[in-house]
Formats: sequence, C-alpha cells, structure tokens
Amino acid sequence: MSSAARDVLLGHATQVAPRLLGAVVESYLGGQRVAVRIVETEAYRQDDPASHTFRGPTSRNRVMFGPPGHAYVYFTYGMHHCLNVVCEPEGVGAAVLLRAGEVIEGAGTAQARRGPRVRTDALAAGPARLTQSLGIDRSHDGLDLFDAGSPLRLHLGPAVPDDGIAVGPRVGIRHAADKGWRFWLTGEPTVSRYTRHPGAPRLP
DNA sequence: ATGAGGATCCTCT
DNA sequence: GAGGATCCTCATA
Repeated sequence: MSSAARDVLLGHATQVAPRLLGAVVESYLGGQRVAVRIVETEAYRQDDPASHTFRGPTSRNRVMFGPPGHAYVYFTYGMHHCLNVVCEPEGVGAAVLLRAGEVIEGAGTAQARRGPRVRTDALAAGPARLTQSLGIDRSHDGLDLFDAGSPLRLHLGPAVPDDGIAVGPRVGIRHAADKGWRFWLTGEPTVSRYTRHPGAPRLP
C-alpha cells in the first residue's frame, strides 16, 4: 500500500469513512471485472456498541483487528454479505462499511448477478446489493485490498470537499443510533434508502 | 447444546 | 409500511 493510502487508513474510522467516498472498488472475482464507485459509508470501531468488535476479538471479526487495508466480509440475515475496509492501526478493531455505490464497469455482469429486473441505479445501492454486484462472499474475508495481485482492490481518489458530503445516523442498528457516523455524497441516485431501525431513537 | 438476533432485501399492500 | 426469507455467530447454560 502507498504511504498516502496508509496515512488515510490509519486515521480514526470516522475520518476514514468520508474519505472513502468517491473511491473505486475493483473486482475480478469469478473471472469478471466489475468496478463500483463508492457513494455511502459508515464508521465502526471498537468502543462502539454497534460494532462487531465491541466485545473483543472472535473468529468472525478477527480481520477487523488486523492491519488496515484488508477486506472484512461478514454474513448476515441468513443470506447477505457486507464488505468493510479495515482501518486504524493493527490491534484496533475498526472498519468502514461500504454501504452503496455506482457500478461504473461491468454493468452487464452486475446485472446478471443481481437479476434482470433490477434498475441500473439499484445495482449497488445497499451494502448487500454492492457485494452481490461485485461477487463477494465470506471466502473473500481478509483479502488485501491494496495488493496489486488481489482479485479485489480499492483505489482511493482525491478527498471530496466537505460541502459535497452529508452526515447522518447509521442504518439498521439498535445501539448508538444517535451518532452521525454515516456519510454519503449529496445528489447521488445510488445512495441506499434510509431505513431507521424500529428500536432506534430519533436524532435530536 | 441451545436459542435469539442480526451493519438486509424483496414483495406485497 | 409490514412481513418473510434463512443461517451464522455469540452468549448462556
């Protein structure tokens, strides 16, 4: 990984999350090339009741405690996978969930994976939709996103100016739903639909 | 060994 | 806006 990328990823998860907006995830999984430009992210870290690492290392979350720049992929709701970029120094359990993006390469492959009726804007407009378009599952947990030989890579772009970024509460969680740890690019049609968890308190 | 719940999505009303 | 799909992971015992 370049020293510039390293500097970005070593930061606090809430700094890294907005910095990943506009970055491109490139997948060669399944022998097909699909690239997605990220438009929505969420920060998760160890001192955070909503994070998988809140109760310490387990076999599932161990890569979140590893070096930054690797993929943390988890399985949820009995059928969905979600992709995170591990951040902060090794030993700290922190990552950024990639919640939504725009398919910019391999739309035909993404469409085939998602189904023929899915609208173009919706191909990767959600964390599980994004992994499905990219062909990601639990077997890809731990991949180095900054290794030139990896079938799954992350390309950082320039930082987006603050006035192009919106901030709000994270989606689908019970705990710490008041924190503004979700970030998205304003005016993007591929941002996921916001569905507040039934048990979550409202923003002040 | 067991049970509850989950960083979601789709379909239908 | 509600409900079901579907199974892994973790906590408790």
